[in-house]
Amino acid sequence: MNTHDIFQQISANYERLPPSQKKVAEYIFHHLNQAILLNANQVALKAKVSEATVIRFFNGLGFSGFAEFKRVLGRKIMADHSTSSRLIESAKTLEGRDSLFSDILLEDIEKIKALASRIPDKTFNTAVEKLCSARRLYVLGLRSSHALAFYLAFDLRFFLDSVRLIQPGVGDIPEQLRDMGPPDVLVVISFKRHTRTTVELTERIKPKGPFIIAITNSALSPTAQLSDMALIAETKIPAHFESYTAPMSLINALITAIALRKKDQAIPVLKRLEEEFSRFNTFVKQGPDAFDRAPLKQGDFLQEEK
Amino acid sequence: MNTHDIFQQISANYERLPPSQKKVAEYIFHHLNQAILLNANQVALKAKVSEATVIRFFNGLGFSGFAEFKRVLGRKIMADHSTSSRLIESAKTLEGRDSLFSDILLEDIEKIKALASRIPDKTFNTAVEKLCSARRLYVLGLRSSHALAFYLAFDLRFFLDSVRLIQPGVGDIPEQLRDMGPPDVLVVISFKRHTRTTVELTERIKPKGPFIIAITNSALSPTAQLSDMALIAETKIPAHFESYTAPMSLINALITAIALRKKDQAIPVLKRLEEEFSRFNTFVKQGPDAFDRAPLKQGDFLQEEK
DNA sequence: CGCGATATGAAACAAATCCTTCATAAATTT
DNA sequence: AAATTTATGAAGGATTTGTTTCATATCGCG
Repeated sequence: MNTHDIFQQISANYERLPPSQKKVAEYIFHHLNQAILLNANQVALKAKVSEATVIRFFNGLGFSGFAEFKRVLGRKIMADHSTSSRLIESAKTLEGRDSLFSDILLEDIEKIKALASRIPDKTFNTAVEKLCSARRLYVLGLRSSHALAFYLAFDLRFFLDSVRLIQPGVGDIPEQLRDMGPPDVLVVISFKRHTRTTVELTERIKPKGPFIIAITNSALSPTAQLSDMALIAETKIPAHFESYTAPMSLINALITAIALRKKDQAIPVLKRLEEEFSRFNTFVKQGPDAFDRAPLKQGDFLQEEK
Repeated sequence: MNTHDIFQQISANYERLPPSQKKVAEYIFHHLNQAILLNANQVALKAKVSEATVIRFFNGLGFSGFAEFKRVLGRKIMADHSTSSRLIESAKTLEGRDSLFSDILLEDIEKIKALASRIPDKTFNTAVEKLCSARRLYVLGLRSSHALAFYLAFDLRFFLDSVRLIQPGVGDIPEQLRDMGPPDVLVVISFKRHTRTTVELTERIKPKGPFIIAITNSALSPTAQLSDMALIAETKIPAHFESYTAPMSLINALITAIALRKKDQAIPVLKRLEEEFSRFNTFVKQGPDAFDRAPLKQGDFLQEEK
C-alpha cells in the first residue's frame, strides 16, 4: 500500500544486479520520492548510466518498463501523502531559535524521528528477541563506529551472558572469532564510507552462521547486504556534516528494551556487581544527586553510571 | 515556494473563466496534489471537458501549457514534501504509535530539546572557541562515558592539532598528563553515579591549570564543580532507564561547530589523510551513494566515515 | 432574430518520453 | 588465449502525451 515494498523489492534484488543497474538501484532507492518527477532519461543522467540500463533495471524488478513503475510509484506515493498531508499544518510549531547549535540539535531530532519510520516495531522487537536469546553476542564497529560498538557492548554485559567486543589489532582475530556459531549473534555497526576491515571481517564471519544484525545507514550498504537483519539509522545531515546521534538513540533503545526484558534475571548479577563496586570504591560516595537517590531497587538500577 | 501560490492563482482568476474552464479549475483546486500523476487527458476526463480546454486553462494561468504546470507543481510539491510534511510524517509515525521503541525515541528527543534550554548559544560558542584555540585537547571519560570520550577525541583529531584520549589502565597516567598546562583544555565526560577515577583524575589535573569543560548531567555534579564551564545534558529518562543520546547530540554539535570553524585549515590535512586511506585501502570502494559523490572538495569532507 | 464574439471538442500535428535493437565492450569460462 | 556469455550505450523506432487548428456550438447584445 505504501512505498515500503518498493524499497524491499529493490534491496532484495540488489546483490545480483550488474554494476550499472546497481547505480540505478542506489539512485532510485535513495531518491524514491523524487522519482515521479523524473523521466527515464533524467534518472539515467543522475545515475550516470544509459537510459536503456534504467529500463532494464525496472524490467528486472518486474515492471513492464519505466512507465509502469512510474504509474505504480505515483499511486503509492499518493497513498502515503494523502494520509500524512493533513498533519502538515500542525507541524509548523517547531522551534524559532536560529543558531548553529539549535540547527544541529534539530537535525538530530529529525534523524531520530526518521528511525521510527525506517524501523517498524516488529523489526525492533525481533532484534531484541534475537539479542536476548543469543548464546554469545559479538559486537563489531571500527573507527567512529567503535564508540557505538563500545557503548553497546559495555552496557549489554550486564544483561547478557557473554558479550564480546571485536577489536582488530588487539590480539588475534581468529582467536576472538574461534567458536562463533549459529546460536550466536553478531551486531555489526558501520556507516557511510564503510571501513574495509569491518566489511571483510563480516564476510569472514558470515559462513560461521551467526545471526547478523547490521546497524548502518542504508539497506544497500555492504554490511546490510551481508546481514540477516538491518537496522537503518541515517547519519548524513543535510546542511552540515554527519551525526551519530540517531544510531546512538537506536542503540540506547535496544539496550533499554533488553534491560527491561532481562531485568529479573539481571537483578542478582547487578547486586553482586554493586558489592564489587563498593569494595573497589568505583563510584564517588555521595554525588550532588544524592538527595534524589533512593536505595537500590528494581527499576532504577540503570540510573547508575554503568 | 510551496503550493500555496497556485491555489491563489486559481482562485484569483476563477470568476472570469468560461464555464468549461471553471470545471477544470475546480478539479485542479480540489485535487492539486494528485495532479502530478495525471496527464492532460485524464484531467480532461475528470473535469468532463476536452483536453484542449485543460490546456487553455493553464495557458490562462500563465503557464506555457499543461506540461509546464506539471513541472512547476512537481517542484513545489517536492519542496513541501521535503520540508514540513516529511517531518510531520515521521512525527506521526512516532507519536501515533504506542510501543516501547517509540517511547524511548521520544524521550531521547525530549532530552535533546532540553539541551537547547540548558545550554545558551553563548555558552556553546564559548566552548567551541576554547576548544579551537587550545594548544592541546585532553579528553577524559570512563565506563559508559568512554564511548563518548572516544567519539569526541576520534573526530576532533582531524581538526585540532593535538588531541589526547586519557586512558587509565593503559600505560602511565602521570606520563599522559605530564606537560599539561594552562593553554590546554580538558573535556571531562561523566554522568550520574560518577566514576571515582574520573573525579580523582580531574582533581589531580586541575592544579596544572588547563581550562576544564565538563560534560555532565548536573551543574552540581563533582566534575561540574571542578570545571571552568559545564555543559549539561540529561541522561535520566523518566519511565525507563538512562540514555546517552543527548550528550551524544551535544558532542556531535561541538564537533560539527569546530569542523565548520576549522575546515579551511583542515582541508590539507584531510587531503593527505585521504591519500593515506586509499594507500592503506581503508574504505570499501563504492558505497550506495557513489553516484552523488563528487571528488573530495571543501564542504563535503565529513560525509565520509571519519 | 441575427450578428459578432467567445467557447468548445475532435482531430491532426508536434513533442516528449519510452522502449527495442544492435554493435561493441567487458567479464567469465573453456 | 579463444570462445561464450553478459553487460552496456547509442541510435532509431514506437508510443504516449501535449499542443494547435479548425469547424461547430453557444452566448450576449442590439
